[in-house]
Amino acid sequence: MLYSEERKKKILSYIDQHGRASVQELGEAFAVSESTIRRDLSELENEKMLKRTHGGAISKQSVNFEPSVIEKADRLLIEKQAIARKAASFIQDNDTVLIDSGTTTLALIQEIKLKNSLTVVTNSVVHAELLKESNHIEVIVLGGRLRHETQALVGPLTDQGLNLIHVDKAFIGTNGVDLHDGLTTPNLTEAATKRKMIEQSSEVFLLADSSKFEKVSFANFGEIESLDYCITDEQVNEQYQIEFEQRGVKLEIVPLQED
Amino acid sequence: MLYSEERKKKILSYIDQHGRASVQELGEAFAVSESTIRRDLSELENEKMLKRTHGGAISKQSVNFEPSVIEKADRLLIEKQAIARKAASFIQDNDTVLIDSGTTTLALIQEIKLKNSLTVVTNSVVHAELLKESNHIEVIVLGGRLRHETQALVGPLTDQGLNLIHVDKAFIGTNGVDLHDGLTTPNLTEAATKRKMIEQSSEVFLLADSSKFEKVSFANFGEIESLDYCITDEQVNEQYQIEFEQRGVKLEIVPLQED
DNA sequence: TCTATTATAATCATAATTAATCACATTCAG
DNA sequence: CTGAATGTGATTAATTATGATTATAATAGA
Repeated sequence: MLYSEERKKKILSYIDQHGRASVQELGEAFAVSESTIRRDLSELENEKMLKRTHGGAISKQSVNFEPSVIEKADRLLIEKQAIARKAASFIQDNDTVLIDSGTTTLALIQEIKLKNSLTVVTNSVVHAELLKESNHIEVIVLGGRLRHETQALVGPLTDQGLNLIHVDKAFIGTNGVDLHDGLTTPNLTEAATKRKMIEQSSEVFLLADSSKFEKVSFANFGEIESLDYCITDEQVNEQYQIEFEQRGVKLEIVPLQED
Repeated sequence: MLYSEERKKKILSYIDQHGRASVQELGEAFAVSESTIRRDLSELENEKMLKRTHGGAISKQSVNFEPSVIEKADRLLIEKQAIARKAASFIQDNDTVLIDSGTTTLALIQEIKLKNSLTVVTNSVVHAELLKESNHIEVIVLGGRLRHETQALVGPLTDQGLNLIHVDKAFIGTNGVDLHDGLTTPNLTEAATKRKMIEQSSEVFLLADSSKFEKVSFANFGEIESLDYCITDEQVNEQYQIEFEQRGVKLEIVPLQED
């Protein structure tokens, strides 16, 4: 006798394999009543694992296929995509770009997939995972210790990897941007990695939505002046706009997403 | 008489091995009341080690609705899990282990999640991704170029990362094992990485189901003698069993999974 | 279109399983 | 030694999974 979870799993794989199945057919196959099968199917439909039809169900294969990593990311993308798209517009064919870990830069990864030939260096396993099927993109993962909190790779191994490379453009995320305290993030080791990233790039782009401004976190990883570009949204304080230009940082402002 | 923690571990391995178990069955097996088993199971479920059902529990591996990475892996796990479980039994608390990329070693990752404190070094973003929520495990990702075909990290950056470390145990996968041609894999760069891994470990374990035997692939990454252990299934040729022992390699044979 | 057929959701009954509770035994710290 | 904390088993009320039933809804064929 199967537990309901086991049965549901088997129903799902049956439907994925055959493309479809009828309630009757499933009831016989698993020796349970049609009521039970109907309940199973509606639960599986709620979990978005298949599509219910009259008399049975069909596989969702064609729609369903992306991993949940991407799904989770997608929600954030809605907010951060405008900034990411702007950032992507600076990337040219055959560029070598360094992409920091974090949710804002994750949005950038989605944009980057659309590019042609490109070398992408990253210290995030999530970012790398998302690029794994983009055969036209050369992906270099910096080694390091996996920080479970942020899923970033950090530490001496990362820094040592960075020593070996130099990129055209680095896209860095941050927790705080402040005129006096510069660029800050909560973790000291991660800060050291970001600092090193800035060193190893010809041009440095900071991706920071307006909520990050006038925030100061624990560990500093650079001054405003170390940036070449800062990409943010239109709610950024006007004072920052003036000050950034004075300090030689190009401030790129994107309109907010309505949605 | 078992301590509850011991019992919980045994319940877990029983369920992982059989795929499922009923409360009654477990109560009888461990000579405790069903109440106790229910408490154990709900604790294990809280720790996300298994999935509770009415009447019992089922292994997470057979139920996992996680990202498609894992789903794809799961099908292979059924075949390779026995080998992986055997391999995992060699790992002790506080060991530093190196885990190669590949599907056989991916099965090992699932087993490793059950361990307590451990440092895991890997050159696979998929492996790292699967461990990202295991806070009790220190995960070190070797850097390198992402090979889209195998999702392994390879190349000079990987080798250089390996130079910095030395581990207690390395678990290596392979495409071919042959008495004359040694250990082989289709890609030259990946072979170089495997070779380096073998160098940097005190003990080397090869994970290879019997289908890999008497196969020769393109690039050699070591001789039989460079191994300490080879873990395989019972269909392995008897000649190999004799020869391996003569060459100082301990051959560990696990029974084939039924089902 | 209309009707006959089939599938469904909603409801109920029931049997099994469970969570919640209490009582008892053991362990551990003070 | 005492008392608190923990682990366990027994008891019982609540919950869950299931199948059966039936009124309603959807589909297919004329």
